[in-house]
Amino acid sequence: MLDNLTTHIKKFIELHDTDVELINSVVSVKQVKKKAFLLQPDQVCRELYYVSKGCLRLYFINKKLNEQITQFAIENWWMSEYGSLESNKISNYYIQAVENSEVISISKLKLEELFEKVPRLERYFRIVQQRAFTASQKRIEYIYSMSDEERYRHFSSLFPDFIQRIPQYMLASYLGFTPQFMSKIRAKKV
Amino acid sequence: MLDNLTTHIKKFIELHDTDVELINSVVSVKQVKKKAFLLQPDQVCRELYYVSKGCLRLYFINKKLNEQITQFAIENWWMSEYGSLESNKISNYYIQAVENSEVISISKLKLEELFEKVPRLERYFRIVQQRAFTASQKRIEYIYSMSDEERYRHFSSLFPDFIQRIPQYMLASYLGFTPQFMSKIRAKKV
DNA sequence: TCTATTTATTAATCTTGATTCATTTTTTGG
DNA sequence: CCAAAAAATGAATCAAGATTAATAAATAGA
Repeated sequence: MLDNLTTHIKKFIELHDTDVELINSVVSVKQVKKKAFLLQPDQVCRELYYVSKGCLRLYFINKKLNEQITQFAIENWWMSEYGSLESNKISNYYIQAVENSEVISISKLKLEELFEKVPRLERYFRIVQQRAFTASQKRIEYIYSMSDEERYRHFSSLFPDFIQRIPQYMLASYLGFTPQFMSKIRAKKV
Repeated sequence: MLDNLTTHIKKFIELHDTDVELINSVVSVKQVKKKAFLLQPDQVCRELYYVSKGCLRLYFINKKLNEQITQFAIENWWMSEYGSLESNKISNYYIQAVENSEVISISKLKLEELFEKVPRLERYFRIVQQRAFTASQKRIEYIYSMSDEERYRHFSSLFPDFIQRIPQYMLASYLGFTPQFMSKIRAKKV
């Protein structure tokens, strides 16, 4: 649903009907099946994705050949691999649907054109980027101030609903430890 | 020097002389002595800081009563404690000068007013925020894909000049390990 | 220039969470 | 509804980096 995006934008800036039309004319809606990929290694990331329904994950394969998840995106969050998007260099990340999802995508190029036509959108994305940065910094704070076990309990208490939506091993990966260690702390809790 | 800031902004967007004057009328230049604070716990962070000369650090005191540095800012970087800035809640961070520094500061409120008068600035800050987010994500990638020792060697090879500017124990803190461990790996290298 | 304070080093011991490998439980697709 | 795959658990051993404590070196300020 295209509405989801413009409704979200309207929480931050005013949009005229003509703006809404302009936006809707350059984005596209994708139904993404669980486990389907929006980005794979050796591709250049050229799009940004807004999740209108479902859940995406961003991950890469580390030296030990394990998946390392660096981000999730659920409803009303943007996801992209900015390292590649900004540099036009090949990415070593995957973007994959964790659930059957509905995603609104826009190419970097179209977005640049859109900024020319609807300059107020710069403001929306400034705010979105600032929030993303703040969240990312908060995450670094947690990494450096809590043990893995504390971080697991903290995350669980902050997002009890979210942890029901994803397999445990994905949460373990996101939090930076092994599924075995996760089982150990969960067993302790009882 | 006010010039440093507007010169930097002009790398991303066009500024008319009137824009430059408007900007310069709402920012202020501060000479900050080494070890002086721009923010301390129990204050609300209400300003953003652009480093025109010198170096700032952002840190908090963790549960073990050690300083945990989460960011440095050198020439041409912005620093603020966005968690507090966005929410107007009390911060538990310090922003402190690591060297005698020159900082251009602008209050959040003045910046909001400035956005009304010079809307193209939204674009500048959107780009700055996006880069900051990208760097922050890259850092999370490194945290989760390298050992502490690897991260130290990687950081040293990327920023050989920077590590000369700061005490070792600050780099150890930023990288998330103890000064003792740092000494150990440095001793190994010989 | 001397003394304080700050910063860096070394070594022994300890802890958290990784690794390995086997087993069990749950989920999925045909 | 069943087989195969995916996900979760459990236990034994191991390793990276923390902790503690003492000392040494470098820096700054008076």
